[in-house]
Amino acid sequence: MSSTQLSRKEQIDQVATSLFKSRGFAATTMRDLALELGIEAGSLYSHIKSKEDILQRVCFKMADEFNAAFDEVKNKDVPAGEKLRLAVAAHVRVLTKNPPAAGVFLNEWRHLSEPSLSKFHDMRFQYEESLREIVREGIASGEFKVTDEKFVVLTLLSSLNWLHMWYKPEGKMSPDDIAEFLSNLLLNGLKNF
Amino acid sequence: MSSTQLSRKEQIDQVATSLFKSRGFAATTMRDLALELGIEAGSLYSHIKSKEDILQRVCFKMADEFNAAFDEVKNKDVPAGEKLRLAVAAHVRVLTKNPPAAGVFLNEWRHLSEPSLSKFHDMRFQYEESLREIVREGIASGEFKVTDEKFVVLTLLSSLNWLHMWYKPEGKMSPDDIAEFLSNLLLNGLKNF
DNA sequence: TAAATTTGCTAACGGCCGTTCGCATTAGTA
DNA sequence: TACTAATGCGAACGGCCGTTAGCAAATTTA
Repeated sequence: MSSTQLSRKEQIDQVATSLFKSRGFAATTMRDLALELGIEAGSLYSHIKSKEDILQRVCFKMADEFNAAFDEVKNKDVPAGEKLRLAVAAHVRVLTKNPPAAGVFLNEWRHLSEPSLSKFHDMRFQYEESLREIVREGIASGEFKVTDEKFVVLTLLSSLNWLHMWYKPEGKMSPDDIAEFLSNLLLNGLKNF
Repeated sequence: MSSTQLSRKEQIDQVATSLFKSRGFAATTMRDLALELGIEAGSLYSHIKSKEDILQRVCFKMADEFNAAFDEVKNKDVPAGEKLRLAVAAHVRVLTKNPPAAGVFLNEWRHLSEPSLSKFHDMRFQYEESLREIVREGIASGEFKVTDEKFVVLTLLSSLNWLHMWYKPEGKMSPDDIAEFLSNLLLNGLKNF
């Protein structure tokens, strides 16, 4: 039993999100979605504008959450290594709070049409750029021995963004445990973990 | 101009692969595919059995390549760290040899239907298990300081399997450069790179 | 109570989907 | 030359797709 009351529209978004994640946006039909909600397909349109309408809401809501979480880290005056830890923790927290939405955000955004698609691209680039800036700080101060910040951030995000594929809230690792593990692995490596 | 002659069927597989990768399997129509090849949709069926037929060939061909590359590493008598380096290099080599096929292998396999889907799952599990075995060796010998080999392999594969998203053959890093970078990052971390 | 909003149904629309069929044309082979 | 295989066309099939329209209950608000 849920503690907060969801509007019908929010229910639709939520159920659609888990279908989009497990079957993909293109392979999910409005009739599937309606069936899952126990209503007819046509009835959905009393609440939503279109199928892509749902996708847009999910994608941009998640984007906002990532940005909000990162904004709290961005301007802290701590060493780069520590800042990276905080950024990883923030990212993991968003990712694990709603794994289906995270999955849609990460894998289904390409089904957005213009101009949403371009807007999404821009937001994503900005986010990645902020992470690169942290790594550049660490390189400049000598804290990080690596030289290619682009590659590092790509690798970092790759490991983070696979999380939603296997993370289960009932598992034995909490989001913070996961964040700590990933930070240690990235910063110290297998041999110095 | 290509050096080896492709049969029509191979051409179809190749063009389909890049469409499946860029648009997704479900969002790619046979008419799209035919258009790209300059023929009519119905004509495709002189060469292939069905749409999923193509997906199966691509997925299992890639699976075979990963297994073949890994088999050359598996039983080498070298320290775990070195073996992991070799495994990473082998994986990267397969991944970069044909990025579109790699993308389909990694993201579109879920559109396989039974019994192909189960077979695919099994092969994948076996592959991952072999990697975990290497990490376990490293932990047992004290070479690796980490404790959770499952998590390590998940993270490793995550970073590797994002590669096809940004790798461009004409870029300045060769597959072996990439493999070396990733191995160093994983083994030594940002701080000791 | 009356009005307004929310929620849902049934039926249908135009269109696109994967696939099949029968028939041609071309290229390779003996 | 005649046979065979490879290749392709055009039309059509049954079916599913997202979406719309008109209408009816139910629920909330005033």
